[in-house]
Amino acid sequence: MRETDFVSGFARGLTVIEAFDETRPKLSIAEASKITGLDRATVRRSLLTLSELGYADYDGKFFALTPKILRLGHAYLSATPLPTIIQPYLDQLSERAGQSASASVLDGTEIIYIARASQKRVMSINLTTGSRLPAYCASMGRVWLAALPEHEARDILSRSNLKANTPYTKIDPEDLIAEFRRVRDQGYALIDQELELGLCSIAVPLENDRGRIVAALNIGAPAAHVAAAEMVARYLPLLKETQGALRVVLR
Amino acid sequence: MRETDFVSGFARGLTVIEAFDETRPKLSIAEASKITGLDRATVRRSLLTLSELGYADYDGKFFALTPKILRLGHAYLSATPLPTIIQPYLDQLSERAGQSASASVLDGTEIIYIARASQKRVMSINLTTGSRLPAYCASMGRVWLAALPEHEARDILSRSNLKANTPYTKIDPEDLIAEFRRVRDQGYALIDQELELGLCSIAVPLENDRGRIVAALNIGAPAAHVAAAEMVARYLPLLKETQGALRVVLR
DNA sequence: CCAACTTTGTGCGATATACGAACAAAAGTC
DNA sequence: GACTTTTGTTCGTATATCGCACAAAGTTGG
Repeated sequence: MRETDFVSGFARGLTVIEAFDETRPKLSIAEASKITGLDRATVRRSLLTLSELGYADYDGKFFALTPKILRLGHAYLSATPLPTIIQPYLDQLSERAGQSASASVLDGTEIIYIARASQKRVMSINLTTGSRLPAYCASMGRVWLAALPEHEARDILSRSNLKANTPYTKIDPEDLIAEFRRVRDQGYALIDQELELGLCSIAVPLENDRGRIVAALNIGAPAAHVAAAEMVARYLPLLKETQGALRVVLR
Repeated sequence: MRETDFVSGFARGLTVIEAFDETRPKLSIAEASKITGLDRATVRRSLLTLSELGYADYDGKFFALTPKILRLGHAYLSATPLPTIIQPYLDQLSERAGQSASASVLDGTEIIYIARASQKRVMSINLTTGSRLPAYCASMGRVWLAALPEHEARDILSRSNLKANTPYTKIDPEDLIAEFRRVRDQGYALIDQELELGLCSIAVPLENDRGRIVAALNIGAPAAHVAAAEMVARYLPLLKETQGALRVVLR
């Protein structure tokens, strides 16, 4: 790609949008400038542009994103057949298991939820479409990492912020690589309270007819209700069934 | 705002992202150019920029958005306390009612779902966070429009594509304005199969302590299960209770 | 209440970008 | 296969944007 085929003003603007997160719902110009590393004047122009277009509010001091910004992500969700195809299968899976079921794809070091069918809430984390979790300690993340060539998985681990969310969290890269191998061999990933205390989950890959992974599918259950050891016997057959049904549908 | 405080390259790029939708998941440069009304050269630069940043894929012919684009919308969801605050109340509401419960905000002529707790799926429409529905024929939309000064509601109606989704859909602006008045008086909106055959829903406004509407809350139920006339008796008390509980929490 | 500091707004020269036209390459059409 | 239409790409130039430097406004601390 040539130099002039890149619109840096656009790229800068997108960076500015991503500067907003849970810890910083409102940003002043100077704050946004610090976070993005962009010049204050540049950030100011981007924020005023967002505000002018209705993607952000400005009270003269702070900028905050408006729900209109959801249009951008929604363009993906509605434009991509995958979530739409998967959703009914997920609903059925969730109902039969009596637990929450989700589907996700990998983006960098994180998985992104692209569809979800939830039962009674059991987690402290509020998961919806678009939610992100670190791949290394989530069952669906393990499935994705296991599907990659080892050097790519290592690369992602090296860029991940490996931290122990609970006493059970595996954070040693070698342990994780060994775990990926196990996941690849057995065809599923089991997480026992590594992300959050009291939560177990089991995931399988969703492949298209050429054998390429296109998403991961999981079921989560409270550890108090279903011991980790039971997860496989209870839910793996259901997951496998859904996996098979979807394999036929995905091209 | 001065002319130079607007980054048109950024604005153009956002327009290009919004050009993707359910009917057009993949776009060629010329198609995107037609949809957005921008010059082909300009669209090409925007798309190549998106691709370079990983927000889009390019196979040499078509561009398609990648899940990374969800980061942009997620910035809003995680940065805005509202969905997070509402979600647990919604879960409880949904469970007690045994039906799906949702919350939404108004964006132009449409409502956007910012949180949702679903029970068994009853609708053909697949609703998740970020989904949009026309305001005029949705219960939450009616609540929002009823909360606006009449001239604003009329303005939104005039910009809406008023079409009869079902034989029951109200599409006459004067009927709708009268309906808004009724909604304002009774404090709730009831929709009987105006959006989709077989679906009833009831909504109430969610106000902060200064009496300003910040979201709408609803319960949807299959008409076969709950007749429209029963909706009020069954669900209004629950909605009111949730409304009251949230009023205290929202500042 | 003022001085020091931080943050925000603005003018300007240098640089990057958009536009429209022109051309090349495909893709239809007959 | 020749013709027409559509699409992608390149180029020169007019214009918009960037980042810097400075001014203005707002905060903080004594």
